[in-house]
Amino acid sequence: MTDALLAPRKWVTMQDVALAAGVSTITVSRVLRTPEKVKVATRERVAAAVRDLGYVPDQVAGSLSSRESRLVAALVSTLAGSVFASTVDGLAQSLRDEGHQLMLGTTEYSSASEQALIATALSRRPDGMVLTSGEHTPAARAMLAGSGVPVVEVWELPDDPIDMAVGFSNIEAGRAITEALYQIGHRRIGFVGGGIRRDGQSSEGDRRGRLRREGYEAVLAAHGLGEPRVVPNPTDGSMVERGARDLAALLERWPDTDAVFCSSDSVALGALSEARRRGIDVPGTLAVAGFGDFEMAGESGLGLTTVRIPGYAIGAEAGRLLLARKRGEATGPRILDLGFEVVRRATA
Amino acid sequence: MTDALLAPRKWVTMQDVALAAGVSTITVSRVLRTPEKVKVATRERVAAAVRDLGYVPDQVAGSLSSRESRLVAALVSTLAGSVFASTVDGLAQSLRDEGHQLMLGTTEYSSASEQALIATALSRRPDGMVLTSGEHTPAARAMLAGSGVPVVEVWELPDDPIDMAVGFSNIEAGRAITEALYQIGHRRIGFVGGGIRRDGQSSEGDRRGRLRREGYEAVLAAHGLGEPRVVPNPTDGSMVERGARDLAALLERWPDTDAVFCSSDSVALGALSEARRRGIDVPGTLAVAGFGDFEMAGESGLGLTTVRIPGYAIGAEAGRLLLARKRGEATGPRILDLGFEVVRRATA
DNA sequence: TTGAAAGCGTTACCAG
DNA sequence: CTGGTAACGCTTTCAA
Repeated sequence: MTDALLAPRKWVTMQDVALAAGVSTITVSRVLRTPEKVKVATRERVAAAVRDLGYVPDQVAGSLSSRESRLVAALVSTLAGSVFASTVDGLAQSLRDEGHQLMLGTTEYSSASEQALIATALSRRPDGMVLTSGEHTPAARAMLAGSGVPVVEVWELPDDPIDMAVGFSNIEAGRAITEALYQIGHRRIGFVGGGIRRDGQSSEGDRRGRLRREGYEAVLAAHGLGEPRVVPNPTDGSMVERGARDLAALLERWPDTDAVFCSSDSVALGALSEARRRGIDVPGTLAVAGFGDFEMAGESGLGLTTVRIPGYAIGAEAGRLLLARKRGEATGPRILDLGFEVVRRATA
Repeated sequence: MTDALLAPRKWVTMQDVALAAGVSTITVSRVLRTPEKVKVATRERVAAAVRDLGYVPDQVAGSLSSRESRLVAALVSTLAGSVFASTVDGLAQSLRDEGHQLMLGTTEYSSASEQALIATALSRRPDGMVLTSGEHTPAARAMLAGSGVPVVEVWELPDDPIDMAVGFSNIEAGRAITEALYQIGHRRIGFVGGGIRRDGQSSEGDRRGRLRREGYEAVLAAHGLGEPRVVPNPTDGSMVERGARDLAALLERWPDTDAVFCSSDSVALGALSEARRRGIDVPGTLAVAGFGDFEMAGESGLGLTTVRIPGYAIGAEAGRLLLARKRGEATGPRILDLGFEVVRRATA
């Protein structure tokens, strides 16, 4: 076994199959791609040869020749503990259903590296591209536009989309959950998480958190609930740590706070834990709402009131849109708003 | 903009660049791949043309010609709420550092679809392949072996590895955490999660859970702690739900249980929540231990005693091994045990 | 229904 | 240091 692995076998080519089946290569190609165009007898002979030789088509050659790669590239910040994991799942699924594959790149939160990744992705001549970031360098936008590759931006509804977009309004979502807290009867509502990083950079996640915060502030203003209760947050550490630390700081400054909206469920877990440590009754004394409806938020877990985002559907729709465009189908809406849903549970 | 996107521009080719710079295509190629082999003046002229024309190399053609794809394929079950997310991050990172790209496929827990995905992955002629599943069909193993593509199996140390492996011993990990519970003084230790699905299929996650359970049972046997306290579990619902439901069932059958080892941190969250609902003091009356050290397990969150697995490192090392092999470097160990670490926190 | 020939855009190989 | 020519393995196009 060892030797076989160290000395890569030569791949079986279409030529080999053709020879074995006594036909030309193009016939083999047809059997594989459009079997109905080949006489049954021939088809079976070829199929047998394919099986016997263990032929695995070379998509690299195929792509070069046909000028379609059947590849879609997706760029995300990170996957670990990220809201994008389910979106990537959805995308992978919808692509697979149509015989396409997924190339994944991680930007690690830098839009400079996003630009570099876009370039390398384009070098594979992808049939489409999914971007989870909402901000792009001018150069990146130019490359994308110049390439003519269909692009879908997800998890946001940009004011100036590059091409297509699938997501929801972060501002509206922030507004909705804050309004829900208001309707329950809360009047001294704080906001935890989402802000500017200590290094001055604002990361993607933070940017969206900021949008949700705008929604939060809009509700406060609309109901005359006073100044926003938000602590400036150096955003190092995990989301959970930030939730715990920021809630502590917020309560120190505004001890009478009766509800907090956390920019993500992870942040909410930190806040919840901090409240428990302090012996604060939730939701009696302090209501806590999260964002994302992660697995841990459910009834059997945290029982967290939160906002559910259709992450999987966002990915699946992004894939569908891309492939529909490729097929040249009447392109539906370029901007698809999949909405969100406030989920009321025990913490608020 | 719309029109430009609907009518894809023709790509600038190396030929175009060559023409513009007054050289041959091969010289352009050299400027891009081995600049030191080209006279500075020429190099700069070419580089200028590349920039002016916005040339993006075609890796599809390059791969076909050079017979190396600079692509590594990874197959995972799912990403959402999965322990593999950080491993994929680590892999993507180490590949990117060496100019390679990642193709991702999701198997959705079926080894039949794993086989199909392996075939499509191989059709891209990847330079390497990462498998997170521990079980493969004979056909899959044959394809892999026949292709000569380097393979790394991760998150496990298979008895009969296909090629290379990076991971840790699930049995030893289960043994270690159970032993820790024993050392703390617990004698009536239960196990929650990990088993056989209702549909009779055993999924990947379940298989590894079963290995951890073997470790758990070994400790019970070694110390004469009586029969294993495990409830047969129909494994539908989320991990959190299973944790809650199975803990309830376990306590019904063995009310005097004083500690439980949960097969993952998500399961542990469910168990923790169920204990809280029942007013059971943790860890006083019942100690709870998890597995994985997810973000939520930390001090600021659940404060969960658990087992930390180096998921990111597993991915990063897998990438490194693959690329080292490709370079033909003296292949180090084919099996890399990255170990694990018991993390003691508040719940046990 | 099948095939021959001509690419697809690059890189390997060998010359100069 | 630079270039010509021939692959790479497939699909397109045009004929038969």
